Amino acid sequence: MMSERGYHHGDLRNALLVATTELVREHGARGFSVSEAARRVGVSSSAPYRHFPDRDAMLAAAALTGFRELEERFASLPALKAFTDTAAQIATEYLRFAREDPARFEVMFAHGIDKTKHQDLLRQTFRVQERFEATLSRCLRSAETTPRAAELWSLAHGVAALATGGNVQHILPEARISALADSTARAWARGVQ
Amino acid sequence: MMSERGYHHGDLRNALLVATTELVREHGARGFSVSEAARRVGVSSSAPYRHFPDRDAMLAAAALTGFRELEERFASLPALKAFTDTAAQIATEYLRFAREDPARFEVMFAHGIDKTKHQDLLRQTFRVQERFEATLSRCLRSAETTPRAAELWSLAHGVAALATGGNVQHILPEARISALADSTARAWARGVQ
DNA sequence: TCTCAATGTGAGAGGTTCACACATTAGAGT
DNA sequence: ACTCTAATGTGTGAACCTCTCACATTGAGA
Repeated sequence: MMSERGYHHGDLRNALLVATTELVREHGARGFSVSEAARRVGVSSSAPYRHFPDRDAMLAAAALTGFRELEERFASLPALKAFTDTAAQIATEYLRFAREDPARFEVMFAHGIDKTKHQDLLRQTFRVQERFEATLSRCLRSAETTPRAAELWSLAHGVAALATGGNVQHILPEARISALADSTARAWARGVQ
Repeated sequence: MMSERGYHHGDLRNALLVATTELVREHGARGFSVSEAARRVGVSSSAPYRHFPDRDAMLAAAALTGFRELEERFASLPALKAFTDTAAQIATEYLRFAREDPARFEVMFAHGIDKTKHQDLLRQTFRVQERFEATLSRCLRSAETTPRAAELWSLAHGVAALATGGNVQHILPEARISALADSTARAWARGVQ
């Protein structure tokens, strides 16, 4: 053991973070274990506790990178003129994000991790909401962008949560699910204006 | 031990179900354990396995009663004439339900339990969707009630999931959160018609 | 060069899920 | 009334898990 590496890993925290997101993707949040992550990067099972206080902190860290990635993706979305198109674009992108890694998406919003205990997570969710607001404010004729952004977020989140949870697959055909985000967002946007 | 009870419990499956929902409410899905449920009803830690194949099955059973309760609540909602009012009513009731027992609500939609493995759960979610459809069809001028019901469900679910997950509490004041379901549903309903 | 704070290890306490052999008993058939 | 069998509960134990603590190692600064 410890060949190729020496006693100290050098970048253990980061390696564990990668292993955590991989494991979550492969076996779900419940399938993830600190031991397994440690095994995967080749350290003892107690080494991770030098970098994370407990198991939940590792999941929270994985969730945090998820929120950062989500923010980036919205930031790099092309600007559209029409309000309805923008709403549909956001909801669709949100759904796409969730479906690419459903397990991590669930971890990001899991009730299990106490968001008041992980302030960085809370701040990052706030930044995502801000991004929604900024995007909407470019084409929304209303002073109340904050609650409107929350509405759109809720709507997009609902579609994504139900779709990744396998709750609509038996109600709508696969082709319709991708369209669900679009049509829900458009109806909402029409009603807002 | 086993005083007041005799060797056989008599109604163990049901007692375990009650204990499960209580534990989930108190300590969350992750806090629940088969051992603890067994301890609470006063049987050995392997007794539950006579009634449920594994831990997940106990959670699935708790989720099932949740879905049944949800269906009942929608069934006993007073009928309204206006479409927008009906949509708002459904979304608001959905949010109320979620907030009464957030942990069980999360279990009902947890990715962890494989819905294809628990067919009864799947059937019951389908019945909830049917209930949505039936209610909507009474006041919706459209042939496409199935996708519309799915849209409303998504929307309501999103509000409930974000609210119970503590994601909007730091964006909107508590008073506004109760109104979030209402306003989102109304905007959507206006856009649909 | 020396030292010490940060980082990794090994052992272990206490918890968990679940399988398996065994004990008990309700109730169906006679 | 009497058996016997299937259903239900028990106890033990293997294989995991989280997290703690004393100890080993080493990179980087004084």
